[in-house]
Amino acid sequence: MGEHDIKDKHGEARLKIMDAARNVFAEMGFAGARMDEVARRAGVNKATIYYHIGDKKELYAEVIHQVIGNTTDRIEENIRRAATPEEKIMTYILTVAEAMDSNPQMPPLMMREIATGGGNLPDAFVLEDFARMIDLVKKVLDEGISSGVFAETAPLSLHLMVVSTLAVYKMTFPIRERYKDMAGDLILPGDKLVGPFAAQIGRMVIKALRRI
Amino acid sequence: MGEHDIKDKHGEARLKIMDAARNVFAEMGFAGARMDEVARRAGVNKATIYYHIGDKKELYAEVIHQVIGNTTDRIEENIRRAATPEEKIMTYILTVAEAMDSNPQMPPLMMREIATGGGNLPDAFVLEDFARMIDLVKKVLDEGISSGVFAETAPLSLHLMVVSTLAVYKMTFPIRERYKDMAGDLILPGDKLVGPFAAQIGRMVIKALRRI
DNA sequence: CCAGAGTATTTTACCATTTAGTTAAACTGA
DNA sequence: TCAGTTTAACTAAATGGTAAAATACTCTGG
Repeated sequence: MGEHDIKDKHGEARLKIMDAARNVFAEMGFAGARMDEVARRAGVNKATIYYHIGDKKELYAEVIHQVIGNTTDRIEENIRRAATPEEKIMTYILTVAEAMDSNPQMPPLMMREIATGGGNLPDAFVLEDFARMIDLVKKVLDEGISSGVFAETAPLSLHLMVVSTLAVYKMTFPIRERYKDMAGDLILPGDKLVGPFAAQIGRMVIKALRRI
Repeated sequence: MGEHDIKDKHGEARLKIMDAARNVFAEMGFAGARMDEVARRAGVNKATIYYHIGDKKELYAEVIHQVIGNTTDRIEENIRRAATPEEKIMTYILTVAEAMDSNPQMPPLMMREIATGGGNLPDAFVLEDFARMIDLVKKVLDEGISSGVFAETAPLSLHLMVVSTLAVYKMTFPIRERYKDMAGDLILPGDKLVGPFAAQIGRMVIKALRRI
C-alpha cells in the first residue's frame, strides 16, 4: 500500500507527468503517444519522466492502474447507499456514467485497451480491480434473483453491456456531432452521460433484467 | 460505382495488400501499424503499396470503407427476410454478431476508430454507410412502435448498445481467457458471438424494447 | 545561522533506431 | 518496343532513450 497514493511529498512533477500522460495516452493510444508530447504538456523535461517513472510502458501501466482503480472505488462506494436491487442497478449504471463524465480519459483508454486484447494490461492491478467490479455486479444480481424480481443473468454480460454502451456513446460524440446536419433527428445530442441517456439505458437494462 | 468491387483485373497484389492491411491495422491501430509490416505480410515490396493504393492514410481509409460497407450490406440483406419487428430485431443482432464472427478485424477497427473520435474516418463513405445502418434500425423500431409492441426508443441508442456490447464481448475474449482461473464462473467462455451470447443479448434487447 | 558537502532533481545535448515515403533501375508480358 | 508493375536502395524526419552537466534542495558540523 501507500504506493498508489497521489504521492507523499514533492510529487508535483510526478503529478503533472501522470496528468499529461493520461491525456496523451487517451488521445493517441499507446503507439501514437509521444514521450516528448507528454513532457511538453507536463511542462517538464522528457528526461524527468524517465527519472520519476520509467519508460513508456511503465508510464502507461501507471496510467491504466490509476484510472481503473479510481473508478472501481467510486462505484463500490456509491452502490452501498441504494436499497432495492433495481435501485442498486440504477446506481451502478449512473455511477459508471458519472465516472466517465468526470474522467473523460477513461472511455478511450478502456476501449483501446480492449481493442488490443489487453496486451498492455499489467496483471497485478487489473485483475484485482476487474474481479472486484464483476463480483459487485454479481452480488446485486443474486440479490435480485433470489428475491424474485430479476431473471437469471450472467454478471459479465450485464457489465459489458453497460460499460461498453456508455463508453461508446461518450466516444461517438464527435462523430455524431460531425454528421449532425445530414442525419437530423437520428442523431442524439450531447456528450454527457448523466442525464437522459444514462437514465434511458438504466430503464432499458432494468426492464431487460426483470423476470417475465 | 465499380470502384469498391474486389478488383477488376490483375488485382492480386492489391488484394493481398488490403488483406494484410486489414489485419495489421486491426491488430496495431493506425499509429501502431507499420507499412513495412503490411508489405511483409502481403508478400510484396513496400513500394508496391504506394504504387497501388497510396500512403498510409489512404490505405487505412480503404480498409475502413471495405469493412464497414461490407457489414452494412449483409445486415441490410438479412433483415429483409424476417417477418415481425421482434424477429427483425433478433435478425439484426444475429447478423451483426455473425459479421463480427466471420470478420474478426471489424471489432478492433471499429473500437479504435471510435476511441479516436473518428479522427481518421474518411467522410465520403462512412457517412453513407453509417446513416444507412441507423435508418435501417429506425424503420424496424417504427414498425414495432406503430404496431404497439415496442416502446418509443432512439434508434441510435439501440444500435450503439447492440454493436458495442457484441464488439466488446468479442474483444475481451483474450482478457477473459487470461483471468479464467482466478474468476471462475464469473467469466463467460468462448469468443463466438453467434450462439448463447448473441441469443441472450437478443432476448434482453427485445425485452428492453417491449412496451410495458 | 551558515558554509559547503552531499543528495535529489532537472535539463541540455546527443545517439541509435525506426519508419513513412521516394527514386530510379529492373523486370514482365503483349 | 513499351506500358504496367515490382524491386532494392536510399533519404529525411521522428522518436525512444541516455549520459552527463547543471541546478535546487537538505543536512551536517562549526
